[in-house]
Amino acid sequence: MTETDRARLYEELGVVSRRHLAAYVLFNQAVADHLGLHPTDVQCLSLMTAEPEPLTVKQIADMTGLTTGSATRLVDRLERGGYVTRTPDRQDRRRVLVTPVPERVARVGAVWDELGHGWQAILEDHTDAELRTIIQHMRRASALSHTQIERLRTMPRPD
Amino acid sequence: MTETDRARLYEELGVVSRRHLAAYVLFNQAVADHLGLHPTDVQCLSLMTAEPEPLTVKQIADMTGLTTGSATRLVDRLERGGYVTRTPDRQDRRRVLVTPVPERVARVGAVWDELGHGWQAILEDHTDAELRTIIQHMRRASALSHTQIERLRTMPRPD
DNA sequence: CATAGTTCGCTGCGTCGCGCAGCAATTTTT
DNA sequence: AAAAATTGCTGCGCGACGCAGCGAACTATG
Repeated sequence: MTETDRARLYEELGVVSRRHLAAYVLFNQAVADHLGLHPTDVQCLSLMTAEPEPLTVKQIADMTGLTTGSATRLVDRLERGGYVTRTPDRQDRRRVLVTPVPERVARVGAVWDELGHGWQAILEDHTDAELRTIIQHMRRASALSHTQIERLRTMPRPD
Repeated sequence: MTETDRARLYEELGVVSRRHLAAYVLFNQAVADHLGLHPTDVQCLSLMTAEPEPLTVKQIADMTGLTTGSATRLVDRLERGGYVTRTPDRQDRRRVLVTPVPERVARVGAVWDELGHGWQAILEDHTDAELRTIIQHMRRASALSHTQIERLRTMPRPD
């Protein structure tokens, strides 16, 4: 019965995904507690370091799902903590570029890196092809999420 | 240079993972907005439906990372919204069992299911072996997260 | 059986992140 | 040049959350 096996795999992946995401949320929370800042802040730093160039406040707002007002406050906290610096954008003087402070962000990275050791062990057990499979799946899942988010926003709310 | 290719894969997976998780957070937020409740509530329902048996308030607190007090309020909100019911536990009369209300939770599930259509498309492109690879990876990543969370909690805070 | 210690869930209280609305400054459009 | 849109910032109020403490119930020790 490859049919039911297949269905079982789907069901399993669903459950595992939810637990996986929950585990990440908890981990993110733990990192935030450990560093004495907020989950949103850690999330923001995590996302910023995945981008090569400095971001504007508006871009940060979009990435985190916050309003521009809240994003301003978020950057305020990060700036006060010395994690980022504000720089006016010369091209568009309305904009403010937010640049991570490498040595400060490295402290956050350090926590991730210690997790990295365990990660290495996990990754090393995978072949290149398997890694590519995982990467591709996450990419597509992310893309799907964004599509669905758009759909939800343009849909009427039940009740 | 398989060496650098490998390193590139690691780097890539790291970036993709962060974006993947960010996408989930945004999606969770969008679902919450759409249903008129809070991200934490949606997260909780998502986790509850992954469990076969009713949970106690304490278990919910642990799963979500909240204090028992906040978990009580969380259950209050869910109960008021008709998503769950409280039932005293006969075995241990201190405990309160929280049971999801199927038809009400189905509304949340409906949103997930519509996402599910896109998910199907993604999943169908994978072989059984690939699915197992992904499942295994997420399992191990989750386990690692929990290990690291414990480590962080028993570690002194920097500064 | 009695009693101290632990666990569970609930409740005031204060904190603070967040959305909302409005604002000035700048850019873009017509 | 004027109108419209965009960007980032600031009061304001809401409400989720952690914290501390409570009573009830279970468990361990004598």
